[in-house]
Amino acid sequence: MSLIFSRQCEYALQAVTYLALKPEGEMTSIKELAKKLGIPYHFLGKILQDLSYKGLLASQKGPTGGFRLAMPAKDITLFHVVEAVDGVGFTKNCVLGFPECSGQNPCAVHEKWAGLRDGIYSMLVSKNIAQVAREMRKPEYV
Amino acid sequence: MSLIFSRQCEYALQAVTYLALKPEGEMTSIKELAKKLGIPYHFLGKILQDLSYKGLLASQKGPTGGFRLAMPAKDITLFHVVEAVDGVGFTKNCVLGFPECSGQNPCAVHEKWAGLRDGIYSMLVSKNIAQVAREMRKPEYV
DNA sequence: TCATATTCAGAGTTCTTTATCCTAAATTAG
DNA sequence: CTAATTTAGGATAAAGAACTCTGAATATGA
Repeated sequence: MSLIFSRQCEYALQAVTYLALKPEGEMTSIKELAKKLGIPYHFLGKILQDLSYKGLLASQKGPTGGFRLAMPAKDITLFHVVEAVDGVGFTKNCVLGFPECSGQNPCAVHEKWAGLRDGIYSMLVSKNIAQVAREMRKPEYV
Repeated sequence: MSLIFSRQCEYALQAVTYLALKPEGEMTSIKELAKKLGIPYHFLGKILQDLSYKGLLASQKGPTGGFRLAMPAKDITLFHVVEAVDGVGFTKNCVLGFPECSGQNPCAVHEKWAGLRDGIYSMLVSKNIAQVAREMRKPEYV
């Protein structure tokens, strides 16, 4: 099996979205995130740590500590998160894995994939986390 | 990093395409495939073995033995290969990994992704290996 | 102030995927 | 029938992804 994005990346997207539903600046603990989102506690900790390092989140230790978005949710796109966690490999490589495939020497689906790839890219760039969070909101989610 | 398809799947696609360039029925050894495609020999052996088990290839032991397509190249689509190796998970799951995401309760990119996903699917279904091989052919390739 | 509970930080472990190795079984050619 | 060649298939190793455990930092209340 192969997912489009890694599990880490999916968890990161879910966590960032959850944080976007909180009042701006409020700290949320790994514990709460892990419980509400159903993500393994320690694994999520590592992911959030990484997102802090990359500058998307801010963290604080100790009681009352936790994580928050490092900037307004409307300024973070889905692409920012994907880029930080998985990188942008999917925008570059031949979808079929042909090493020789390029614009000069395209594989049979080169052009078709270019269109779809751009579609995925603009899907990720055009949605910010505030929008995602707003549309995702439902009673059970928070 | 996360590729769309697994490396196994990419190797399988390349091998099947290579076989499609051979006269129908001719056997090709793992050795030749591995060398020409630059794929690890033993790993490729296992992949081809698996493709035989799945019915896409036929194999024969002994000198003059090797692998060949089990049916005409025009009857094998890219999707057949992907399905055999990676399965069809990408057609089902939420691209952002939200567990609650569904038609009833769509995530922010649910509809957009549905369109792109269908695009990928039809890209894979509409190209058969004969076409892929024909368009891929170039002096160095075989 | 200081003990303590709570939280993140980072090293460590497990599991899956990728890749390698080795022996057996089949088949062809001489 | 023997030797050479090729796939079959299990066992192992290395790399990377997923997950866990322990320790350092810090706020809070006695």
